[in-house]
Amino acid sequence: MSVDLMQNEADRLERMSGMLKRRGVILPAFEIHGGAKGLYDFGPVGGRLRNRVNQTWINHWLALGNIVELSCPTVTPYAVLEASGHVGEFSDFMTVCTKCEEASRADTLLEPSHPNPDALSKAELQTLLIQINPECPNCGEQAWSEVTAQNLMFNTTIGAGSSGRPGFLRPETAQGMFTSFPALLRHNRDRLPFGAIQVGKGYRNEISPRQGMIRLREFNMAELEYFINPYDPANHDFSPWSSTPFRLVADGKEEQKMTIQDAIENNTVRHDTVGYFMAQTYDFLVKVGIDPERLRFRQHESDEMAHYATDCWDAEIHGSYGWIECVGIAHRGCYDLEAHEKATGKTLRARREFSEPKIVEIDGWTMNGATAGPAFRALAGAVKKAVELLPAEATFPLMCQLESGEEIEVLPEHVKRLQRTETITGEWYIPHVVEPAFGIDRIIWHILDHAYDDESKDDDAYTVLRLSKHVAPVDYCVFPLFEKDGMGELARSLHRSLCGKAGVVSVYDSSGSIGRRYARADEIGVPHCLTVDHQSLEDQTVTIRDRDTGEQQRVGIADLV
RNA sequence: GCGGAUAUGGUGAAGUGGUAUCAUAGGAGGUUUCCAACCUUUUGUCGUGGGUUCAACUCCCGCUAUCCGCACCA
Repeated sequence: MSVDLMQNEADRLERMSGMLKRRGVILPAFEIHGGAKGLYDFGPVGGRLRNRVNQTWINHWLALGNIVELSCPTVTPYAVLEASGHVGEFSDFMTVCTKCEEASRADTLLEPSHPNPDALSKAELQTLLIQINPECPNCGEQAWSEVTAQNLMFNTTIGAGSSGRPGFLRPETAQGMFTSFPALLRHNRDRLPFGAIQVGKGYRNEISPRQGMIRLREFNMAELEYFINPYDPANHDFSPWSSTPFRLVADGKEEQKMTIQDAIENNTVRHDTVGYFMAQTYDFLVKVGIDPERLRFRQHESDEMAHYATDCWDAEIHGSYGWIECVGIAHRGCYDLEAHEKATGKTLRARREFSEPKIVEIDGWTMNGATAGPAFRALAGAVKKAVELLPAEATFPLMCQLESGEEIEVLPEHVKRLQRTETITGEWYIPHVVEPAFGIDRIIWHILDHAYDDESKDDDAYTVLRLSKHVAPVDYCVFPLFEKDGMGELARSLHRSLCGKAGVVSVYDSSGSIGRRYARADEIGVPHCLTVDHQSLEDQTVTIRDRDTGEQQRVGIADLV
């Protein structure tokens, strides 16, 4: 890109940020107190926009038919996030150069000298740091402070005083959905696949939030956890996208264009549910106004993929900050449910029936509790275990070796022959999870970026926000041509009727020339303006103006309300 | 977290050691009116705390925030 173009782009970004602030779309939070880094307000226009994006997202996934919506707490006990791996993953062990005071990650410093320093504990890192004493990447000195843990999650205490338990503000919404798995399974009457969605706030105490809304300390996210049976074929219908070329950047390769079906068949996308959600994500993003020409999917390279994931694709959107990851679609395998199972001892499994029952012949020995119990007392349990391992042809008395290595004599009266046929019709398994996770703030930023147009209308600057009608914060502006002869009254009553309709937002505006009012409406992307004029008083019709074409038609008031 | 730059009406900008200018937007009143028209009027303790000074928006220091590098993060 030439220097001129970059300057144009920067100027446009500045004009756009100014407009977003002036019109109450996005503005720095707590500004009268000096502001707070990484925190933003959605203003009177933006709040509505955010809500419509969220609602469109919810509706998009509910349309799949097997999705339920949850709302889990943002305050989360320590144990939950410890089980999920966040306490470990979101902690960085930092050390500071005592000469130049540059902070570095201890594991990064030790990377040249250790195969996997990421996996080391704080104490191990400390020992190794002293042993190796690497050079400071900033000043070259070899003098490090003590290693300290820096956690990217917000700490808090749940409860007061001595009964308070440590907790965090959640760094993602997913864990609440995993810990609710038993309720979800019951709700879905034990049948997979099904999904749970949640939109809400997440918190990460980023060291350095940057680039406007791209990295925030409190952010809006929307996640779907889709639970599948890994033994079942998915049978997704890809026909709606049979002629849609997706821009795909596969693991370290150049960008290619292909249909999602082809990508799955040639194993570029390794799992068909991941591919299906990529296609659904594409539809959603286009619906809310993302330019499909500036949307691509990039596969995580094997070394950047989270350790549990088997395939992961990011939807990246191109805007003023370049290509930005806005959605992550990860196949998480059974990692999360298994982790919570291990930590709690609770079963987080679904049942699958075998296509053919397995017949198992049991022929062997077991302990006769009535005689062996008193004989072996404390050892009885170990004896039972050992006896059940013996083959059917064993004869007693027998010197039997216990697990502990101890030998003990087992007499015939201590044992019973066990012979039966068992039919096993199925098994309990840990469902796999495919998770599309959406960064709503980043998506909203790009919706605005793609919709913002201030270079139209002759040579004069004129701003139009070409928002999709699904997300436009205001549906109608109602204008009286004059505020006299009863036009004002008629316009107000039309405005109130529109506001009374479910889900419709109307704004009444009577100040300034009609052109100025159209301009104000265009700037925040109102799709339609309704103008009450002299003719309206006679025949109860108004003009309806289209934002993007400027064309007007007459419609009856009765048809609008 | 480190380095550099910046902070003036709602927005975008001038400017000066003696409480401030322009454009644009907003409110009120009026003329006019279907694509940012006109007139009158109004809207600011110049980011914040401290210092220097008779006097600080202006000079100096701290803080906070914003932007750009580096680092960090997804």
